[in-house]
Amino acid sequence: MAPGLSQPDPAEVQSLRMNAPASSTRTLDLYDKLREDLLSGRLKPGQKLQMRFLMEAYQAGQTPLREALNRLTAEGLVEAREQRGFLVAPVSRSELRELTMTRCWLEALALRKAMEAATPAWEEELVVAHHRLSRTPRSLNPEQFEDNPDWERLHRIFHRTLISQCGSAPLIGFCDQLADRLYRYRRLSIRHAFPSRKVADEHQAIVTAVLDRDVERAVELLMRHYQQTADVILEDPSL
Amino acid sequence: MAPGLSQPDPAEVQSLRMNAPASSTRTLDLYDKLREDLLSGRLKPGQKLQMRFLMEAYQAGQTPLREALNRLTAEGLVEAREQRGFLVAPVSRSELRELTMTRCWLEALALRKAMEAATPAWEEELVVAHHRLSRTPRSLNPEQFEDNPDWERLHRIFHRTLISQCGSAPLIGFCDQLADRLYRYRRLSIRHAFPSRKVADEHQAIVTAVLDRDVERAVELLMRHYQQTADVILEDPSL
DNA sequence: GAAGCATAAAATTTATAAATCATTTGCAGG
DNA sequence: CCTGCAAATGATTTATAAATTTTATGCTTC
Repeated sequence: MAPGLSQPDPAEVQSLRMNAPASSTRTLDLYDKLREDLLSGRLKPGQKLQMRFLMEAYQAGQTPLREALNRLTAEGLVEAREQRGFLVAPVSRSELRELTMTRCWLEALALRKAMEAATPAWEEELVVAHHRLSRTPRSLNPEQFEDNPDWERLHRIFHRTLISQCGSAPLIGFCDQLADRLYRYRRLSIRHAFPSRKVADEHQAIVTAVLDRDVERAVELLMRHYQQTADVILEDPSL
Repeated sequence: MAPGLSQPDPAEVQSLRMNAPASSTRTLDLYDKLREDLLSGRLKPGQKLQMRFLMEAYQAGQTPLREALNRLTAEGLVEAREQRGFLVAPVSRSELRELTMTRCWLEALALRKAMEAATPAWEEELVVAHHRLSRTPRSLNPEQFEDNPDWERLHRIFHRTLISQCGSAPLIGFCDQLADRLYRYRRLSIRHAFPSRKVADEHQAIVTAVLDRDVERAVELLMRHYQQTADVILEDPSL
């Protein structure tokens, strides 16, 4: 048995997915499952991903597995070493800093472009996205943190809506990728990071700045939002 | 035999690679070959990539082929349709515009950051990269255009060096990806685009601006460089 | 007789399994 | 500490099976 991870029982792995996959291909199904386990930290950074183990754990052949792993490699969640198989992409403080910095740069750029191209329809979309997010609890349990998948989904949609008006699909894709990789860091130190601040207020302030057409303030708030998230995680001694 | 593409002879495909592959894995070798054929336009935009045909043409099994195709899909050179296989990513004027715009944004950003973090070592690296590029002919044949792989390689290195000092590996990676996708457009209309202008002078002007620490001018020149390249291609009626 | 639709047949992609080849890794012996 | 062997693991091929899309066919209806 692989050290550092108790062999996931197929049924248990299945239970991670909130909704039935119902994806037409095995690869996509596997991709979703692996991605979820990667982001949640169930598959630990640096852990070796042996084909034999994966085939057993996820009950799949190697063709769809390799396919899914390759896609995840392109996203930076998995690392492929020549002739030495795959491993879960390791994490480091320096990478966290670099990803955060890059995300700040790109999202600042994207938000500027979006606000230059602002339309009533986009503003309404943003208001709706924020409204939904604000009405969803961050944690399923008020006492102790318990990840709320709905909140995570709405949070992601909110930030994507913010830059969706920038006019560049590639840029949005790059931002998404950075968001994914940073999401893993959030999850890894979630216990430490919660509930350290009022993210809801920060979101509200950003929306207000956008609606006020105050580009500099909106950009400043958004960057501080990401920077603070990173700072909290960087404080975590377990990283 | 598949219509629209003469069966690439293995030896001929091999000849496309400037250096012997010598890659340890079949996948990487295939990846390089496919990439070269994709960028060169030998594999035509929109063309279907049937496994049977590819296995025959590249003399490989489906495992490494699927692996290579998946990586290329992540880079936007190949498109994967659920249950309908792969096809060469189609091209369009609108995508060309979008890629160019995004590249201008990201490289402008990266160049600013690089110049903020300028060091003598970086400036020297840039001078060397430019020197090498300037001493290499654009075309192997002065009469009629004949692609010079050395020039292409050095050109790529020059532009990468320009932003290499930006401090963000992810950002450099994004720029690389955009460069690849745009390179394909250049190749597709190379006959039309050559020799429409003095790119060497443009490179020289950029280097001068960088060494003068004139950020605004350097960024302006670089963006115009990319925009003009796109404009020339957009004039091509064959696109 | 032509258009539309359901069904059947063919082609293709996707997935599994088994076997082979190549490389890395751990370990023993020098 | 280095060398070389052996076992483990990854990479690749081949063959085959299952699932899905595409194409062809024939029937009904207007």
